[in-house]
Amino acid sequence: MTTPEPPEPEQPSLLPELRGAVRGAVREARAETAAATAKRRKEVEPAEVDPVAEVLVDVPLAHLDRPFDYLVPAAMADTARPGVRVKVRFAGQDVDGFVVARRAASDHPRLQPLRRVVSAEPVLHADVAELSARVARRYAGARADVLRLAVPPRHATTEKAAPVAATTPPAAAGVRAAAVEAWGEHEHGAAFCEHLAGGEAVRAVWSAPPATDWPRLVALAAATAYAAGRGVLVCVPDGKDVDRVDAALTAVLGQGHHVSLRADAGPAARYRDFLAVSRGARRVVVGTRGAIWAPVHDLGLVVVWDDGDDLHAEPRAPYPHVREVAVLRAEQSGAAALLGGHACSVEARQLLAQGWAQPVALPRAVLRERVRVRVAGATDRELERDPYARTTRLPTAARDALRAGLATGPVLVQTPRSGYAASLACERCRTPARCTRCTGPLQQRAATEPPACRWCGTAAPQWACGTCGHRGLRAPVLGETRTAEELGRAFPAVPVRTSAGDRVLATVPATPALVVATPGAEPAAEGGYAAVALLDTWLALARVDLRTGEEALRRWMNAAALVRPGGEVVAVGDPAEPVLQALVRWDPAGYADREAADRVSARLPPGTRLASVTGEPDAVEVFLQHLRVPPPVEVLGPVPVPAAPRGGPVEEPEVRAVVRVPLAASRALEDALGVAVRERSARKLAAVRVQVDPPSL
DNA sequence: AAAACCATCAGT
DNA sequence: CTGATGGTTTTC
Repeated sequence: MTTPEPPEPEQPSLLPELRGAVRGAVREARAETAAATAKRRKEVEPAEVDPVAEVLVDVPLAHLDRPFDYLVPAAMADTARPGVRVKVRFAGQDVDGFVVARRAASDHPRLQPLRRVVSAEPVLHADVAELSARVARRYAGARADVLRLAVPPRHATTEKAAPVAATTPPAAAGVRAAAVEAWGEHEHGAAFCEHLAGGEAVRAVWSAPPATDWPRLVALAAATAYAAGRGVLVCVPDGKDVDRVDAALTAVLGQGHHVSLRADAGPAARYRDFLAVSRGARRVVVGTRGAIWAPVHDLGLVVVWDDGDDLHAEPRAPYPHVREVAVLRAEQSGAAALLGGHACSVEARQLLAQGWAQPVALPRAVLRERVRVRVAGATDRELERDPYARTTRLPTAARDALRAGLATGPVLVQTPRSGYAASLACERCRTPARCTRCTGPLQQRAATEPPACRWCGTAAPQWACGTCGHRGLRAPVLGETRTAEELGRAFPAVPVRTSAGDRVLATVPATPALVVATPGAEPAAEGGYAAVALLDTWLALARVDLRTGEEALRRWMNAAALVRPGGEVVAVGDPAEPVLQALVRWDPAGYADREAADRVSARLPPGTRLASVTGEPDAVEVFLQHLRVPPPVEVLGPVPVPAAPRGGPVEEPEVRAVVRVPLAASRALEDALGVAVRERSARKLAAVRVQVDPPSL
């Protein structure tokens, strides 16, 4: 630290003088001593130009969620530019922060000096800073939390390494022609590309047809905006999709024009790519959900692929959804937007209904030729009654489709669960088999292993039914391993490959093979699959959740879309099931519309804005008392939340309340939540978890 | 977690 | 009225 201060000669002589002064002198005396302190601090000479820095400090407290002014020492005059990381003294401790602006003066009387400019690299760009404020507001969260999602941790070595050289966009005319051609079979597809080429902020919801090279279409749209001199951001759900779009971008643009941002890359690679974008050396970005924050220069197009995938929902506070961030970002930046997917989320449909975006889709007649979907149903009574028979016995129609497909190429079999026997039940009385130690569900991992508990792992080779005493087990739910095993027996001499969980295949060759995969892990086949079978569709619909139907349709369509043009898709299930009917008609929009209508009548999002408040009973009650939302507002609950099956210390029982308003009043709800959250934080009241538009309830 | 602030009060 | 005290609010 600094050497001890020399004794101040001013103070002792100053005080008697003041004692004789007018009333209220105390205040002035304080002001004087403060001035003296400031004078002492003034040993750090302030910068000549704009000596005040506005700093966002990294503290998670909601009521401190605003910029604070600091004095810029002369030594930091050039480095403490907007966007750089700094260390500042805040409430007696050193905290991290970002400079967001420089100013000539401050309203605040006494300023602390910046302690240190961590790095002169501006990493928080003005538009991302602004976006972080909007997202924090939208989700009633702390801006510091949002910034942690938006700006990757610094990697000093990478920062000092040689910068990535900038590249120039390709000639506009060629790219534009290729894009218009490729998008031409979509209604409004060519027009969309023309708008992109003209640098306009056109917005589309794209129903991507099956048997389509969607990564190529995305890459061409991206290239069009890029060639028009703008930056592009593409967000996809997982690494497999990043690879596919990455390859398509390389094919369209060549090497070195874009970067891929992915969560599983190491910190160094991640920061290197971030810097390439931040410095403007790369202006086309594809990545998983974190990429939505990439500081792309002069952003002209934001693409979100398969926005219904729950991987787009950030699991860290304040739980922003990529689609919502993309909408806010496109609006803020005046960028074009493209929300695409084989299925259609209710939210995307709503953006169309509101006129925020325009539809881009294949004409129905063309679509019908692209794919043929059939339901192979419960033809005999046994199949209808017994789910086990449904899974073990492939209906004849499905078996025939697979056999026909295998004659010409690979076939895809989607099965909803991973593992071998994902759940077990008593053979005689059908009671689900449970662990005798912790009551967890039993499962079987492989043909040669005894059943074991899915929670605690205890093996149960001597299991006996607790209800009827019977010792036999049956498997009402089969995993992809067992399915692969059985299909291998049904189609001997055909290679069987599986893709699930942590062993996901990216692609398979065009040669005949049975490819068994769980939802989301389906590999793409070269040239497309000859046939696709969707097994156990009843299982995906058995979940009790708001989005069950929407999610099932999305998963089936994503698998079915991997078929080759004119290929065959067979779904095993009940032909009367509305979700399967939507699949047969390939009508994701119609299904989403019906779903949206249901949600409106049930007053659920996206027809309403809804927030859940979770915490200990007292805390939730106090929070709700402080929450001033103008009517019409409904408060549901609080109701007890089932305790998560977590080990460790005994947790207090939590409750959850739901607050909802009509969509038109969502701003009022956001404001009220913000006020209540800040008040709670300022008064150090017990914590509650506020989640705006939670993905499920 | 530390500093600043502010109301209160015993001692003039 | 002053300075001392202790709890509360603010945090630049």
